[in-house]
Amino acid sequence: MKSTPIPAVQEIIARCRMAGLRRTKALEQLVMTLLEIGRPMTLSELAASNRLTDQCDKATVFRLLQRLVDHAVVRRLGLHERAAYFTLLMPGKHSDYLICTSCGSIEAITAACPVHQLEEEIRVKTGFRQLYHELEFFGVCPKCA
Amino acid sequence: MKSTPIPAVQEIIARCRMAGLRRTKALEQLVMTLLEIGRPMTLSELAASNRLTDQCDKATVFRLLQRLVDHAVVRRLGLHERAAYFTLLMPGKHSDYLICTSCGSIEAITAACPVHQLEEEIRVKTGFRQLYHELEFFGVCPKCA
DNA sequence: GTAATTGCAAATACTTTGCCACGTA
DNA sequence: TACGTGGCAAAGTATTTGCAATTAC
Repeated sequence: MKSTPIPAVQEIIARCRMAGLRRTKALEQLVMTLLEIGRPMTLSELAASNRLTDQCDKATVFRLLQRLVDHAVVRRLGLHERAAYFTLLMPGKHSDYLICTSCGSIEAITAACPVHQLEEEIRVKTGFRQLYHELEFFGVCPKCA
Repeated sequence: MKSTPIPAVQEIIARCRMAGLRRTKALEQLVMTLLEIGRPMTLSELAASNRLTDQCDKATVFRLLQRLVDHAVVRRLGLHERAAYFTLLMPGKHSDYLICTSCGSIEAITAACPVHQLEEEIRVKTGFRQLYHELEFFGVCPKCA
């Protein structure tokens, strides 16, 4: 599941470059971190990660994430915590999440997402553009129960 | 769709009373407001609503919502904005939402939710307790496009 | 060289708590 | 009366912006 991250990093950065972003240290480190950890992360987590600490300011990470969201390289998720979560947007991949309301653990769900048909219906019926969805399951995990 | 709210208000307050809450002005006004508006609202919206303005402090609304969430009368939703949203939890009813990322409008989706089977599978496979889900569709509404 | 990007510091936004007064049961 | 609840003010946490310095192209 966890293939060598380097090619993926290069591919994502290539997408950024085509979107007009510059190849900066912060960009590389941010993408590597998100790929390596493999789950949505908060701004604080990202800025505090050992790759980024002392390498760039939280404001920098914030603005970088903002640009990446604008260019659909990253998606901002709600996930219920007070802080927003960010995850890499991989073309053709979609994740739903299972979240423990007690310990806050976040797990991506691999099962096929049953929502695509409804999403298509909504697209047609409502005329919404750039439609996507977020599906989260909340509950108390076995450890916490 | 919008039946006389009074009976529903009484019913919800009865549930609160059974949970040990006192029947206060703030509780009544809060429940009436949420019922009347009929969509998730933020703490600020609630505290600023004409029913509650000058009637009680934002901190009061905050703590009241907290109690209502604890007693499963209200649910706190993410919905992607910086502020949390709150909605009445009606037994047997479930809503998914369609949200415009441009103007922020929120609309409940009436179509049957296609997620229940997956939810059941997850409950069995993972052993999570008190499982529920949140499904949101995001996009740009026709007005904003 | 030029425009994008960064760091630092300060400003916002929203939430949460302390403490004492008040009202419901 | 007693304990849940309310108001006010202050603190906490997360986000967002201004501006001058720096860096990628």
